[in-house]
Amino acid sequence: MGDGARHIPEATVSRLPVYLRSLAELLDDNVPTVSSERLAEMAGVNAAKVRKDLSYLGSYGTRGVGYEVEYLAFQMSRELGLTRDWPVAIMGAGNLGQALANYGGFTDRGFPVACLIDADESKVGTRIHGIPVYAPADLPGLVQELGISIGIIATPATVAQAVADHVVASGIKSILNFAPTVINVPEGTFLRKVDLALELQVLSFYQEHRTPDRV
Amino acid sequence: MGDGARHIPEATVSRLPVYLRSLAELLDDNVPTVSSERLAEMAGVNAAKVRKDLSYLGSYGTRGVGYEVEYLAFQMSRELGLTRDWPVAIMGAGNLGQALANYGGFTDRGFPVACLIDADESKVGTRIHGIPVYAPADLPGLVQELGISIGIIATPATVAQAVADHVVASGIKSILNFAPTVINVPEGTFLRKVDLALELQVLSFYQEHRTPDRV
DNA sequence: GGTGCTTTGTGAACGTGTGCACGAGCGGGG
DNA sequence: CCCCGCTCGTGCACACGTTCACAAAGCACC
Repeated sequence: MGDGARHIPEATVSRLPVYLRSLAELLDDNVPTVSSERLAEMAGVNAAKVRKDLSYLGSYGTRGVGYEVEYLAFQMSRELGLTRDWPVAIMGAGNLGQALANYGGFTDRGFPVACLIDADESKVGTRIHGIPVYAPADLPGLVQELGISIGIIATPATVAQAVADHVVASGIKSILNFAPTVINVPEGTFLRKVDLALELQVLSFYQEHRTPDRV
Repeated sequence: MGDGARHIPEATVSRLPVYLRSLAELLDDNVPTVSSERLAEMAGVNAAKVRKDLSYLGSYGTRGVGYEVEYLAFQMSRELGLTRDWPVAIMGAGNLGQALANYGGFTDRGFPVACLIDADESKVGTRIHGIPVYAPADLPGLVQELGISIGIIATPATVAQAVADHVVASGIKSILNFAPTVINVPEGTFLRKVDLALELQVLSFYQEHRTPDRV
C-alpha cells in the first residue's frame, strides 16, 4: 500500500521519538540491523508493540533479519518531520524560561531556541545565554522572519491563557505549555503540556498507596 | 463501599492534581460548592469524566447541589498523600538540576527540594539557590535524616541508569526522570518520566501531518 | 533447490478508558 | 407534605490500546 492513507495512533506517535533515540545509539555503535526484540529492550517496551508501531510507518523490516538501522532511522525522522529544524520561541524569561533557554537538549534535537519573549521592559533587548529577548509585540514579525513554528509557554499560570492567545494570534500553530494551568486553544492548534508538580503528585499518590497487600 | 477496596485507574490519578488545582482556585474565590460541569470546564475535560473520577474517591457530592469545595479538596489531598510534605533530592547540579532547584513550583506544592547531589567535588559543600550540594555517597544518610522520598534525575543520559541504581540503593522508592533515556528500576519502585524533546517531536509530527484534507 | 531457523507483519482476543443516558436522591417552593 | 427541578452516581456501549499467537517470508547451509 503505497504511502498514503495511514492514521498513526497517538500512543504510537509518542513512542516514535523513543525508538528514534535508540536507533541513534545503534548508529553510533555502527550496528547495521536490529530486531524488534532488541529495539523493544532499548525502548523499554515489548517486542509486539515495537512491530505494530513500526508497521504503521510501512513495511521497513526484513523477516528473519530485522530492521536496517540507518534506513529505519531515516524513515522515522521523515515521518516525525525532523529532517529540518523547527525554531521555537520561549514565552517568559523568568526562572523557568531562562532554564529552558539554557538547556541544550532542544537545539541538539533540531529545535533551536530562536528567541525569548518577555513583557518586562528591562529584559527586552538583552541576551540571556546568548538568546535575544524581545517584547510580546515583536512576536508576529519574528514568526515571519525566523520561521518560528512552536511556542513554549514558561510564564506564571495567571497570564498563561493570555500569552497562549497571543502566540496563536501571531501565527504559531503548536504550543508546549509548562505553566501549571489548563489553557484552551482554537481548533487547528496543537497543544501539549508538561506539568512538573503533577508528576510529583502522581508519585506521591502511588507511594501513599504502596502495593496494597505487600508490605 | 466504605473506604477500602477501590482501585483508582491510572488515567484518573493523573487528572486528580488538575482537579485539585481547580478546587484551590475556587477556594481562593470563596466559592462554597461546585458542579461537575463547572469543574469539568476548569479542568478541561467533560462532566461525565469528572463525576466518574470523583466517584472513585467516594460519594462526596450532593445530588441537586454539587460538591462542597473545601471538603472535596481535603479528601482529594488526603487521597493524593498531600497532607504532608515529601522532600525531594535532585540528582545532578548541572543546567537542568540547578534550574529545577530554582523553580519554586515544587516547594509551593509540598515537595521541598532538600538537597542537590553531584559527583563534581568542586560543587559539593556549596549552596545553589540556597540548597546544599552533597556527594552521591551522602545520599543514604540524607534519605534517613531528611526523610527524602523522591529522587529527581537531572543528569546527562549517559549516567542516568547508574544514578537511578544509586537512588534506589539509597532507599528511595519514587523517581522522576528528566534524562532523555529509558531507565529501569526494580519492582516496587515508582518511575515517571518527563522528556522535553519528546514533546517537541510529537508536536513536530502533528504539524508535519497537518489536518489531512483541510488546508 | 530444498530444508530449517529466524523474525516480521497482522488478525483476533483482551483490557483499559471514554462518553452517553438515565435512575437515584436531594433541596426548595407551594 | 408533596411535587418539581437539578445534579450526582453508574450501567452500558463504544473506541482505543495492548498483547498474543501464528502464518508469511527471507536467509543460510547443505
